[in-house]
Amino acid sequence: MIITENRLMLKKERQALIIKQINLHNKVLSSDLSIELYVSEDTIRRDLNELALENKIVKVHGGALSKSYNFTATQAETYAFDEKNIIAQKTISLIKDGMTILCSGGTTIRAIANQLPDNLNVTFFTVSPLISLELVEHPNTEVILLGGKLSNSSKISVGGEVVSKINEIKADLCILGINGIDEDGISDSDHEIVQVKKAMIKASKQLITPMISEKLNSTLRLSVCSLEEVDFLITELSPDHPSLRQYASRVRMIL
Amino acid sequence: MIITENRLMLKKERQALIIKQINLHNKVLSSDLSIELYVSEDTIRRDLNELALENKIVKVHGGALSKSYNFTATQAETYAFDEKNIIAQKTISLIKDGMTILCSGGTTIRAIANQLPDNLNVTFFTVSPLISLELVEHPNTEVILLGGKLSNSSKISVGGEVVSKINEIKADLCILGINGIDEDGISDSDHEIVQVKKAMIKASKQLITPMISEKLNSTLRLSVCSLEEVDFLITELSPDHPSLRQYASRVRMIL
DNA sequence: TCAAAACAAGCAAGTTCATGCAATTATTTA
DNA sequence: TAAATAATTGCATGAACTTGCTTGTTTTGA
Repeated sequence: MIITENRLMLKKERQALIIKQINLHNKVLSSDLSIELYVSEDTIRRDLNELALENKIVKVHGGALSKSYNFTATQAETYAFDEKNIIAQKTISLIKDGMTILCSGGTTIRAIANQLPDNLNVTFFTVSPLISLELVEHPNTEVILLGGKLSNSSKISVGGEVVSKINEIKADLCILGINGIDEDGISDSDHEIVQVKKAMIKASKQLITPMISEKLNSTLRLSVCSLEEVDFLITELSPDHPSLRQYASRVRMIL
Repeated sequence: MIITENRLMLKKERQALIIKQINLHNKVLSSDLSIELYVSEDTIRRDLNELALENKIVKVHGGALSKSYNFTATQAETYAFDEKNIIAQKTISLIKDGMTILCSGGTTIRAIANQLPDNLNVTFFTVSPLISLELVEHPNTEVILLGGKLSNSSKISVGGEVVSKINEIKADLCILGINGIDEDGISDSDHEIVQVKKAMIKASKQLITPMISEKLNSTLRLSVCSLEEVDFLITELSPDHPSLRQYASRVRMIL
């Protein structure tokens, strides 16, 4: 019986080799590693699971991929699809013929734009090219695109010109996608975006903030507005859901 | 013994390659992928369905399309795809680092925006939200979206404000999608769009008109500019192609 | 309208996986 | 050092996943 050196390999050592293989080839198969490293596939699988738990690799059926192989960016779009449709329906119920509406970007707002009934006769102002394209598909809506420097991260127009343009508008509703909300109000992480959002709120009679419930109680660095400024807080949850209790007395209405 | 690497491909890996193919060509056929990836068409179909469910691609009969094709008429989009890519490459060869570029909308322009090399360091002004989104994916480009009333038909910003905004710009290149060209020059059918295009031409040092050759010798009601104003006429054809002969002496250069 | 292509659904074979368990190996403690 | 404890590993089991094939239906384009 021949006992190879590899038999004496330590677990950590083996995992380091696996990482090396993944960095080299961008992928590994459990079956290959099992042969190369003289251990059972079970052991390899356990290794891969551990490494995936440490966020060092991406485990997939049959092996693992390098993290860079991951393309989660677009996945955000699908994320919470059903919830966003519930939110969209609630929001749409607030929109009446003849209104002028200011709206931001984001996947939740996009779901709203997408599901808008075709017979609605409204004027939309938006800083998001993506939302503008979604809105313009509806025959009876007028869409005014607010131009400016396009933010790489958020894909909306930002900058002084947008803000001053928004200041000239008098809108009935502001439909604002949000990233963080807690007892201190709505918050966001990007300064330029905050400037735009503040201007949008100021330019509108009523503020609607549709959001996925998981955004509740999350705080970001920069404040956008207080809870008292929110007229309609919309989530996919029932208005009397416990998670919403703390907001009930602060915002005008929860839908 | 010809066992290709592909035989041992992981499902996720295969799906990543499919996405890559779609991003590259904007469309894929199940039958092609089946051959390229050494799996049955059923498997490809299942992959495409999964990816479509995740909203990463748009599944169509026979294959799949890039996601962003959602917005406009998909038939027109795929139309003459290869030709448009040839045109895109020719146009891109004229773009140099540091340039300021004004560009319109249209599927040909979109092919250009899509294929732009990532290392180009240029500033784009555009009236098309769709093009702006395509451009902003390139890390080294600055994108300024020109806002205004969004035209239902052409999906670009139109109106007095856009025109006066364009008048403030000094651009090196104007990349103009066109709908009609004959001996009398470039023409278009929509008055508002003509206003915008005229302003774009005036604001730029050089005018590039990329077009599918089938647009040659078609006339629309409204004149945009004369042939003499065109610096580069770009088609998918070789510059000495007979169809282009009548234009050779009128425009500055044919590519 | 009709034939070819694409499709969905279900099935079966072959993998891959998670789990519990036992055997082995490493580490700690007395 | 020896015993106790902990960690690691391989194996067995049944479940879950993946894939190609078959069948019958739908879509497409001539």
